[in-house]
Amino acid sequence: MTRKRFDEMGCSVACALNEVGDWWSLLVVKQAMLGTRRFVDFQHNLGIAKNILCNRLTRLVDNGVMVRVDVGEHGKRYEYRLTDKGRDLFTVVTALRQWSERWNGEKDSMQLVDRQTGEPLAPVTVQNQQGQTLTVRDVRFVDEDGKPLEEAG
Amino acid sequence: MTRKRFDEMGCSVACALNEVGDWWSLLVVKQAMLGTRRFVDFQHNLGIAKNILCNRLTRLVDNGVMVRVDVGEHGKRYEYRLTDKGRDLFTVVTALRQWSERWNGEKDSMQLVDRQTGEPLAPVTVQNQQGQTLTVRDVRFVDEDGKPLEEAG
DNA sequence: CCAGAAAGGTTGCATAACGAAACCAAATAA
DNA sequence: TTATTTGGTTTCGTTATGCAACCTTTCTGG
Repeated sequence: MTRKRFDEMGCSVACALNEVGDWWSLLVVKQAMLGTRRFVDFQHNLGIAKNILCNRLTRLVDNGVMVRVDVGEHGKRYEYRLTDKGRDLFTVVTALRQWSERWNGEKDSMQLVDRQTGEPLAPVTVQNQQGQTLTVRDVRFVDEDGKPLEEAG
Repeated sequence: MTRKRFDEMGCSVACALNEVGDWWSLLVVKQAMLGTRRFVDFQHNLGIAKNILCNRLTRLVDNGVMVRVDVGEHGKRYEYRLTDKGRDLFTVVTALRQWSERWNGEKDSMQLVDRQTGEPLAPVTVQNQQGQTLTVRDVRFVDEDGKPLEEAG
């Protein structure tokens, strides 16, 4: 009767959520993107309990999203850093942030800007090969043979 | 000692996760994007317990992500459909799906294609105003006055 | 070098969330 | 009319989360 995990559902989204869909996980990743690396800093910046933070960091490390780097002179001082896989979640986190801002208004005093130009980012969108923006209604779900997937039944 | 929610953290990402970050929530949204509308269909397609599904649907409706539409002749037959706000999560779900496929391989027999051309979608990316792709290292986090945010301390 | 603080946990306990199955009323199908 | 489907709610056992206390190793100040 353990909580059902999403790894054996044959679905990429489920698989992703299995790795970063726990309560707090994506916030830890977001915080790491802001530059936080130390255990105590995550703790204070997020207001998360130590045991939960410990669990989430371990889990993220196990899933290859972060790495624990030994920075103490004689060990026992660590930094948690994003891996390439973890940094690649930037799209997801940014999409979530923008979605929230669009529908719930600015909840964040912080803004994201292009380091080069200082301009705000463009909205993250789903696009086709030609760069045209697509909504969920502009796509089809097909199986491996290209046959349309009829669902909902 | 109730579970800490993310609505009062002054962070857009946290606010978003507060609405769709519960276990199962985003999978329900994804399933809705595949065309599922009925309670029983969500239940069977996802393999979720009825009480949890009930809770998540209610929560999604409360948060304006879905609506419950009465489709029975005399009431008591419902459909759950995505609102505009819900459909706007397409970017998030697609980014998650692609992230999983990039780092964990194809876990999905299903593919997403442009309805017009039949071609697979382009990778979702964060871009600046000029359409150039940005990584997390190409952005800066600034406060309302444009001053850089020094974090992690 | 020594005392004390800080980092990075672990443990125990109370409460909330989750999962499975049973149960139930209204609406529909046979 | 009876059976079945839909869309739940209830109950109960297990797991997850939150908080505080504690613990060991490493740094810091003197």
